[in-house]
Amino acid sequence: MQGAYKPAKPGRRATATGGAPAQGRELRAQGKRTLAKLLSAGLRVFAERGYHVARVDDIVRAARTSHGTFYLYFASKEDLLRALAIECAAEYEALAGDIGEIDSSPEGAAEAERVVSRFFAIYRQYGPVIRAWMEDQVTEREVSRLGVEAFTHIATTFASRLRRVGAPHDDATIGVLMALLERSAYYQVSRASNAGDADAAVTVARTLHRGFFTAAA
Amino acid sequence: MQGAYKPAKPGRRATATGGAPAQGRELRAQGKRTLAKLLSAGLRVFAERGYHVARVDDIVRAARTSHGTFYLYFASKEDLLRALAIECAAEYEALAGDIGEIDSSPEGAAEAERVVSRFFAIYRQYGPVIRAWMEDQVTEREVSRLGVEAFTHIATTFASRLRRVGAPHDDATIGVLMALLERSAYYQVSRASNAGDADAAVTVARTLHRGFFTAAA
Amino acid sequence: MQGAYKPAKPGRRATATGGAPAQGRELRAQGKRTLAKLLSAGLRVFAERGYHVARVDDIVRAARTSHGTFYLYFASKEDLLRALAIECAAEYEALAGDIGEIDSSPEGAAEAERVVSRFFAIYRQYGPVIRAWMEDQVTEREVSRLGVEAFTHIATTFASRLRRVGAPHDDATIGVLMALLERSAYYQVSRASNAGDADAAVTVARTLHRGFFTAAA
Amino acid sequence: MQGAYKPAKPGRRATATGGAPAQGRELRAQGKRTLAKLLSAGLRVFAERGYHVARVDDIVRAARTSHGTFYLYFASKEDLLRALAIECAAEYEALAGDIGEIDSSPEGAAEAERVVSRFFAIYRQYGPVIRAWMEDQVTEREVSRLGVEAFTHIATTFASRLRRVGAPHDDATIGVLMALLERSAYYQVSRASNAGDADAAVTVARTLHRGFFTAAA
DNA sequence: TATGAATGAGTGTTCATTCAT
DNA sequence: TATGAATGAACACTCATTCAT
Repeated sequence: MQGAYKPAKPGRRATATGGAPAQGRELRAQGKRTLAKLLSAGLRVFAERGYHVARVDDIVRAARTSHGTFYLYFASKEDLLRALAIECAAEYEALAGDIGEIDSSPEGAAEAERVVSRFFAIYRQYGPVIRAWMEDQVTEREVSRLGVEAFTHIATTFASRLRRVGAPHDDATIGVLMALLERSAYYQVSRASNAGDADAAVTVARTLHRGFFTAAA
Repeated sequence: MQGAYKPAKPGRRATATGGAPAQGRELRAQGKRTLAKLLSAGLRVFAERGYHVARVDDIVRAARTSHGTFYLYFASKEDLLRALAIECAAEYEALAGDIGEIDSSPEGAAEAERVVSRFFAIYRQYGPVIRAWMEDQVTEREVSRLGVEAFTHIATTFASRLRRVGAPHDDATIGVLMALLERSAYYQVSRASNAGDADAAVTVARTLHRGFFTAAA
Repeated sequence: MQGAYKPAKPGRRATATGGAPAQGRELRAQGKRTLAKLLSAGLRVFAERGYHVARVDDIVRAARTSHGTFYLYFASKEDLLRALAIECAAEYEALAGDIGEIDSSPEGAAEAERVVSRFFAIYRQYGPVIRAWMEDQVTEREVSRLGVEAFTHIATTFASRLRRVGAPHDDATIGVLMALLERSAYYQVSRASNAGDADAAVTVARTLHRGFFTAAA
Repeated sequence: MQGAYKPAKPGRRATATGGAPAQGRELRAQGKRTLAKLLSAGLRVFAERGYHVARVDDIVRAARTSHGTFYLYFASKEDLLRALAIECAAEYEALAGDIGEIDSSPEGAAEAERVVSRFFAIYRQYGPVIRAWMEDQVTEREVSRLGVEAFTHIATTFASRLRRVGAPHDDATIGVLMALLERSAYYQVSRASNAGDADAAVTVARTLHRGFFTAAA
């Protein structure tokens, strides 16, 4: 049954009879290790092949475990995507909560670079997850909302920084800023090699800092 | 734009043995009609479900024809995507070639709005095709290059318009402009209803015009 | 997704995306042949191995066709069971409608024998289907009701024949008569070889005729 | 009756390498408790879902124990069925050995009711086990013979009671009697709610008593 | 004696593609 | 040129059983 499968609501069993994803239960040390292995393998494989093309088989092979084990921890392939989406949203929330002061000074530029750089790093890790949730492949509405919220949080934080500096911070401006951030990350991740990440971050950060934080000067 | 579609090169067939797309042959009236039906059905179905989730069965049903017929016109599902990607690139090329003068005057603003609006319209039609080629799902390198070229063409045209106005038009600036355009289109298509297209275009066009073409003033 | 699969309502698609059991469509000659092959293969395989143990693979092998073809005609294994259950109910309905006069005469005995014999023959063919529907493996309530109705029809017909003869025909009596019929059929089918069918029918028919139709004399 | 269960013969293990049912060993108090829990859980789960559909996981959950523990006591799922089949056969043997005098008097009727009632109760408990062994799902021939023997014992006991009363007791008559008993039990168990057990037993007992034990009068 | 974790062969189902008419 | 039918490799998912602690 392949396509016929529907995602489990978290905390409930996948089907009437079988499948008990381990995210509800208490996990012992070994269980936690396996869960982590699967999550990171999933991330890697989704990144390499894309969510749709990725096979559960690829994932378990990458995690050096078995099909059976996979379904001990996740109710379905989509359930793994869900778990990763939650992780990703958490990362972006953390970033949002951690954006320092950004003013027109060199220190402000440095902070901007740090933020952009971290934004890119997360995007590089979770790119396919983000794309999947953007394309409504995450059936669970609540999960895709997490992503939107995290991005919104980042956007409002930037707005507050712009306000302090006295720079324009209306919705349209913020929209452009976020578009710049996202698209740059996207291009960086999808086109270039890992190597250029730092450089690209520097360039984008400079553009962002000059264009939005010092333009008023 | 449909006439822009050229047959796949022999040897690019999906399998060694099968598939005899009718696009090499001269098509009679009926054949042309069927081809058109399939292309438009493909566009519709890809838009509704996404490329991966779309089934050939969905497409032939939407086109009110049969599986057998599909493979008379396309060598594979991907071949249809290819054909649509070429159509889409052609549309954007046409748009690029058709961008009038944009200065800081109201006429410039009007032209900007026209361009953004058309950009959105094309994006709405071909969104999934664009996303598919961006995500390297189009195996044929050459095709995905067409997309990049078309976008580049638009970008350089904007650069030339900015130059004439005396506004900044370095690569970073153009990158931001294109990011704005693309992301806005993406959000508009994926989030909102068809209804808001016009409004959104107006807003984005205004932002773009003010931010890039009149900033220097 | 295997166990997760739920039966298609007749006339509707099995899942959102796939599976179009051919019982709704018009079938051409070839299609009808294939459908018949699958039905009879299903009957055979269910009889040999039992519904649960039978594999779709066994069925398609017996029908000399492919998995894909199976799902062209049935939405699932259970859907095939459903189809056979309907067939079976129809056979019993036909039998019920075809029970002639049964009195205490030799002609009555002959008719009883004919009925019992046909009852057995149907039971031999459809035994596993009957057992499956009795054990609530047919999810669709409506289908399992068909079976109950068919048996009830036979029961009431017997009751009317008993009444004409002046023999007792209260519910308890009819219950015993039907129990006799069913259990004998069951034993005959599950224990003995095909060979003894005729003999067994004669014996049971005699018991039934003497015990119920001539007892009053 | 649980004590009646004897360990599987060595060599009847499910696989060549695995499974070490603890039934060969002497069991301490705790072990006996666990064994009992598993047997009763098995009975419950088989009754609720049917043997085939029941999962080992369901059973261990119902018994509040673990998979590992299950295989400490049983070599396989079928081994549990075997154990239950032996229990069930023992129950019916006990019933057979405990059928008192049944004559045409009210006392006879009372005894008939007692017997039918107990027959039903056992059937209610062990129904799925009985059905499984009837349908040859118990691989071990010897076990399914136990069931046949127990039923035969009941049948011959009834025959002897009928003889004493001077009522017909030929094979055909006994066959009908047993068919009545079994089918009634089956219907009672599979169709009705637990509540009606007593009533149903009374009705069937009355039919049986009147029809077979007082008919001659 | 008990258990949570792991396993992987096996199963139902899908769907792009090909064939026969 | 069109089509209904057929195909079978591929895939997600299950579950009886075994293992390590």
